[in-house]
Amino acid sequence: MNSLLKEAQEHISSSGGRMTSQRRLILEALEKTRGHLTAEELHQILKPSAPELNLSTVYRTLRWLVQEGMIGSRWFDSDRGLERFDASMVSEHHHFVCTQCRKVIEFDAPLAEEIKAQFEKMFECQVESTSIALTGICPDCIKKKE
Amino acid sequence: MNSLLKEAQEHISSSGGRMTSQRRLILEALEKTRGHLTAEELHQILKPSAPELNLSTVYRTLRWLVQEGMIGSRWFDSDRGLERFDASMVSEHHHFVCTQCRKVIEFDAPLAEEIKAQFEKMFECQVESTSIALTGICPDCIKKKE
DNA sequence: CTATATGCAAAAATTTTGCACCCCC
DNA sequence: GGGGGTGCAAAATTTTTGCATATAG
Repeated sequence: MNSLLKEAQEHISSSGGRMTSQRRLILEALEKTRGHLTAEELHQILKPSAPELNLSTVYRTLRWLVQEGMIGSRWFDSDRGLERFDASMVSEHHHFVCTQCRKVIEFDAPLAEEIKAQFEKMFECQVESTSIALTGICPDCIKKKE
Repeated sequence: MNSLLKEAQEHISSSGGRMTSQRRLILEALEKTRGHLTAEELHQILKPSAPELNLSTVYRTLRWLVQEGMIGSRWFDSDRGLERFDASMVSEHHHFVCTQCRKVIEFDAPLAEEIKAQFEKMFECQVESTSIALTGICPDCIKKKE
């Protein structure tokens, strides 16, 4: 398992950058949670262990990681323009967001390839990325409702 | 084809609301363009014919239309948290965004139903909405590159 | 008339940037 | 020691809100 931290180390050394304590904290948190966090949430999570860490540093680091292709970023329709960052760039994956508790479930969808291929043929486009976003109610919230 | 304007009229009369010139303009523009516009873009389009129209009125009207389910709103990963509004609520449809010229192509994907069903079974979720977002290069931009 | 919608300006919310200082290599 | 990174505060961007005024019904 190629750790994000290690990968970032390589990117940094090969570009004359520096590994700082802030970057290490952010990378570790991204790796540990594997969640879909906003910059603000990540900042809150890290505050206890690094009270001096600034939100703009969080943003700058996240933006850099996205640019380098080490993490992904997306906007779910369900939360009004809030950017969320996630560590799982491994394989193309898709998302389900629970409308009750906001939990995110990642999933694979081999059929997405087929949709992409059909679209490319039909519209003569060249597709670069495919992303499926589901919303609904997760098992926990279904149980709660009963 | 049930026009957006007519539909809005009904919503308004059944709730004691009022059809104003501003609303009419916004509805007509949404209907005519059928595009995926931001509030700002819509405002710019309407400015020539209605210089006094305020951006907050555009936002308020769009927000109301979304709430009433008469138009849709979404965030494309390709344009950083900008909300786009579209008139085509007719059937569930999906989106391709050209990374070069920003054009949006809507398309149907019957396979999406299957993906949804598979996900529901696999994760025991209750899916409410399914949305597929593709990015890539549109035919026009492919030609331009050659 | 009167309640609803608008315009305007100010606030909120999210993200970016400029700059002085700090600290990793 | 020097250049890249951070903290801080201020700006930029997008969207919402309060309030006085205008206007549809």
